[in-house]
Amino acid sequence: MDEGGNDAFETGDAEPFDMAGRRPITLADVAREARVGESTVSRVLRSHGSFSEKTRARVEAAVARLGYVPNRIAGTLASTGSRLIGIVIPSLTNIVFPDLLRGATAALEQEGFQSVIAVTDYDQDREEAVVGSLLSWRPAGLIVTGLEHNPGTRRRLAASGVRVAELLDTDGPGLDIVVGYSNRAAGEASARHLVGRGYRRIGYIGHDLTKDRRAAKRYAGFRDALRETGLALADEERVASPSSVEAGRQGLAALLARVPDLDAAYFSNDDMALGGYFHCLAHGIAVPGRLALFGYNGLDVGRLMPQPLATIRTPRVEAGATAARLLCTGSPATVVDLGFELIEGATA
Amino acid sequence: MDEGGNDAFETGDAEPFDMAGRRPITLADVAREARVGESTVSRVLRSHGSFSEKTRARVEAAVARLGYVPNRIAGTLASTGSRLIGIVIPSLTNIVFPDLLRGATAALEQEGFQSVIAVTDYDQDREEAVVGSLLSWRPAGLIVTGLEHNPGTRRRLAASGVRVAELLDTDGPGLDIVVGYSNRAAGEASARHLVGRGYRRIGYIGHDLTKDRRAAKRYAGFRDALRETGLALADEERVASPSSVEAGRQGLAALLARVPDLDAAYFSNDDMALGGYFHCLAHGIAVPGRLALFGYNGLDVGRLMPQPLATIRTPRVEAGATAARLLCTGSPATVVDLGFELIEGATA
DNA sequence: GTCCGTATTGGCAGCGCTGCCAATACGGTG
DNA sequence: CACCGTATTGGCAGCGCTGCCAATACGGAC
Repeated sequence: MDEGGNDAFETGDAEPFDMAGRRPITLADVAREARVGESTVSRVLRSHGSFSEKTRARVEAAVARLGYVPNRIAGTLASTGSRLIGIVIPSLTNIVFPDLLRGATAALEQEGFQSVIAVTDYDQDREEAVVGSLLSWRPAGLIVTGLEHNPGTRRRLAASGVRVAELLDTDGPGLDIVVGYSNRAAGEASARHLVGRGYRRIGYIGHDLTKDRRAAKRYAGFRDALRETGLALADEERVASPSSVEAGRQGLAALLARVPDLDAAYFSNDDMALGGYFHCLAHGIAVPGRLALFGYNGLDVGRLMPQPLATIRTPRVEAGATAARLLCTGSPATVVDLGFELIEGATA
Repeated sequence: MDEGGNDAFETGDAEPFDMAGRRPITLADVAREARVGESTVSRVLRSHGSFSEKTRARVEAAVARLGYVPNRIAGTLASTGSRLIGIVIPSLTNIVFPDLLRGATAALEQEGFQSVIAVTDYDQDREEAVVGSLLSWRPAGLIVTGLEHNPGTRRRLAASGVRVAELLDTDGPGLDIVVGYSNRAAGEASARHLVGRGYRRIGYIGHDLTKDRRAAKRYAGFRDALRETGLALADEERVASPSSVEAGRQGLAALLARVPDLDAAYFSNDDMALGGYFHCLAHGIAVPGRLALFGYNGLDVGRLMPQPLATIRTPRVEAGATAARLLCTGSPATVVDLGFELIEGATA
């Protein structure tokens, strides 16, 4: 009666069967098989509370025999907190966010947590929607990108009482935990570096800054620092598309068409800068003799170009890992500035 | 009595309060607030079953007033299936997997599913562990990469009865749903293309093929197709590290040091090929006059190089989206070969 | 006004697990 | 041998929601 058959016409009124006609194995099955109580099985499986060595062996044998897989859905509902962390990133196209994920998932796994991810496409309304969706899983914490969120998102976050870590930006007030670096300062450092090297006719090539707020902060920092030295941006080109190698290549081409005597180009990130470098290679523009290039992010690819790209290396993986760890360990609200590193390279 | 206070010393024996001293709002609260039954609230929130317009308005008003967020953990436990799909990928470093994720999460979101991701670092034992971990969330389906899994993984997958989609490879028997393309055929096509162009002293630069089984299949296809034309690989260089621009650059350097008269280099993917291209640029090696380069994946960056990279474009985003859709809609087991496209480029 | 079919609605038993608490077993002690 | 403190163990009430089913309301048709 217990082991029935795979009879598809089974009409018993209580037993739920899966598609293959098997009843899912539950903790109660394991308890029966091991001839111990349910709570004993639960304790053994979580190594929590006390039990004898003999019992542990019995339970583990039963688990193996039945091929039991604990149901964390039930476990989470019964206990208070889940072992889930929600991660909200704007994009998967730009390698910086997978980097962030990489750091976070590695740290999370170590702490026994699982990550649920959601992508916003740099849209704050979509961010609000995915935050709501993630909150319905009652996560132990949420990792979001940046400090800018619309009021609805803030309200939901606050109402949920869930711990939040905001990443990759420290220029502004945070909600709870903040891990990142100053984009504004990065922009400023870039400007000072170029000016220090003697460049004077400096242009900017960026992407859609209304959506990418961190890029906008770098731009602002760059422009302001330039102004402080008495210079102004010679010109700028904003490509409407998201940042990409292609956007950088086309953006630089457009900018040079307007301002042929530019002596340096500041890109909103390394992908764009790589595109600019390709444009220079293709058109015989000497780098940095005729035109200097400066990026942002410190991607590997920049380091391996024939002339290493001048850029700013950001600790993205570390930011993800740090945030994950703080969230898992229940750290108090804090701001962690991981800083950045200016890489002189050879293109500026 | 109902609205109590935020009294931290509340000693009532039943009410669970969160860190902020608030009792989480449940569906029962909403029902009380809207003066309807719990099941009515449930029906309205899921737009499932019938209810009057008046009731919908009442419920929605109550939800808004209380700021209620449904608890999907409880919902999933009570109903049969979850709206979670587990995604297992080998790495987040190589952009192809974020691409896959991108396709999958976009399609999943459209169907009202959420994704839980896990990374294996190309390690089959870790794959087994993360599959077990994902299964404990009782996902509606699992997306895994490739067709090779160790016996433990296969056993768990089979025992769980969960639908599985295997991605990016069609060279071999699948477990259930398979979406991808033939890596072997891609390798063959690459070899035939290079031979057709007149190259004869062809070398291979790859990474760790014991871990990346799909790269190994391309390599095998390439080598076999070469042999069929009466040629043999002039030499090959296997870098021990994972694939990267750096590995490609160093690998080509090492190979050319051994075989200076190579006339074409086949790389295990575009990242490696880009590294090789950079080596050529840095050392004044004319491409393709002196050395032809061929990659795999069809990354954007290859298209934008001064000379577009000869490569094979793979539909990674589409594969993720297709798999997600098939899983969500409960498609029967099937193999979907999305094919690939050879891009002639200018480097070969 | 009566009767019946359909549209709405509420009650309540679980889903599988954990947390609490009482029950029992074990190992000395006096 | 009775007694006590500690180590193990089992029972069972929920966690918040959904699914089932019975109860009620509504809207004509007769």
